[in-house]
Amino acid sequence: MGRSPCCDESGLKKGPWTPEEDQKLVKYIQKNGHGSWRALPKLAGLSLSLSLSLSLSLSLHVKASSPIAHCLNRCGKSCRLRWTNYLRPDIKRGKFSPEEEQKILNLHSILGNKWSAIANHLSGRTDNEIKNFWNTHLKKKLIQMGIDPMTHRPRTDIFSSLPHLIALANLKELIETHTWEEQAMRLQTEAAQMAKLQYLQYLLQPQPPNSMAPNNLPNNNNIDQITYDNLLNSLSSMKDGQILSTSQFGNLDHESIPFDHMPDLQVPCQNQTPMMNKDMFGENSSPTSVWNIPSTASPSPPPQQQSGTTVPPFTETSSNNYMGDACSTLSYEAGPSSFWSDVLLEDHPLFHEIA
DNA sequence: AACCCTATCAACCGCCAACGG
DNA sequence: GCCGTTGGCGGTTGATAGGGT
Repeated sequence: MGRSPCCDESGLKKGPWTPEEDQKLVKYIQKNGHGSWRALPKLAGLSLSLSLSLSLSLSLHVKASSPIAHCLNRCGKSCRLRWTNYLRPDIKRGKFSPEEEQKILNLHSILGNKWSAIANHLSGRTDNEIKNFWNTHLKKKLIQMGIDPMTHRPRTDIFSSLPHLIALANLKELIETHTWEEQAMRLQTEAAQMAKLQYLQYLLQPQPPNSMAPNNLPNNNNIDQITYDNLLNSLSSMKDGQILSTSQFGNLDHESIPFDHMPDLQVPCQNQTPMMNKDMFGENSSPTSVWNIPSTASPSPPPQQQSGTTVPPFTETSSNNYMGDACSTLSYEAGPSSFWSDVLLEDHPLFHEIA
């Protein structure tokens, strides 16, 4: 359906709310409830002007006859947001406690980015607040701990661990044997390599089934043959000061690049957000996510079949995967968002509630 | 003091599902 | 069943505060 026209109307105020606007909104909702958000802005302004007028016993007629001048000049959507995220009396403000933090982590591992669902389990916290807290604190924390914030699993892919490996393997040598100029050059080279590898991985992200793929490449990727070859050649030729030799990736061919799980790369990644929902475990299970793992790469630990659950096992499939005919893939269809959390959260009441 | 960078979070945007005429 | 309206949701943006240089 089309968008609501309410926010398209010109002349409506945007941006931070003033105390006066807050006051209007709170007074109206406390007295009347919100009812229709769309109608609320005008009603709220009118209601306040009426009550003020009555209390002053002045100019009732003038104010009531020109409600537009006194209405809340905001769209209903903005009013709703202000109320639910800020003005609602039951909102708990301030820092998240460690208990809340742990709860959010657990819930996120089960529910994914279902912020409103998570908020339902934390009284006094709004979905917006939790979302912000996740994005600014918890996500970074998990990444620093080497845990993929989307899957809640340890990040085992080579791309995520490369910086650490590089640092560990070369720190001593860098410090002892190179001048600062040499080190700067070296870091530049590494940065360029990493950028290209990340770009290559992005290009290898799957595309919608109707997109064209070059002949010798995995189906449905963002890349054309020339770009692909150039990138590989470019990477292979970076011998000087090389830390990331292509041999470390098994010749860096497209069969061995572990291009799963790259949340740090800020590109659209449609099918890498495995969300668990009720249907995934029930009879209405639908394959809302598929994890494709090249057979020649080390797969992530497969989800263990837990007793009493109906977690779908890994299955081998040859259709509609990254490799096309090049290799078969292991697809974990419609599974839980996190193997890791399956283990940790099996006894969580919410887990069974959902399952 | 001035500037820059980063973190934070309120608010907005756009999509979607539910609902009602 | 169709279509417009509405509320809700998740992703993103941008203003601002705070710390560092």
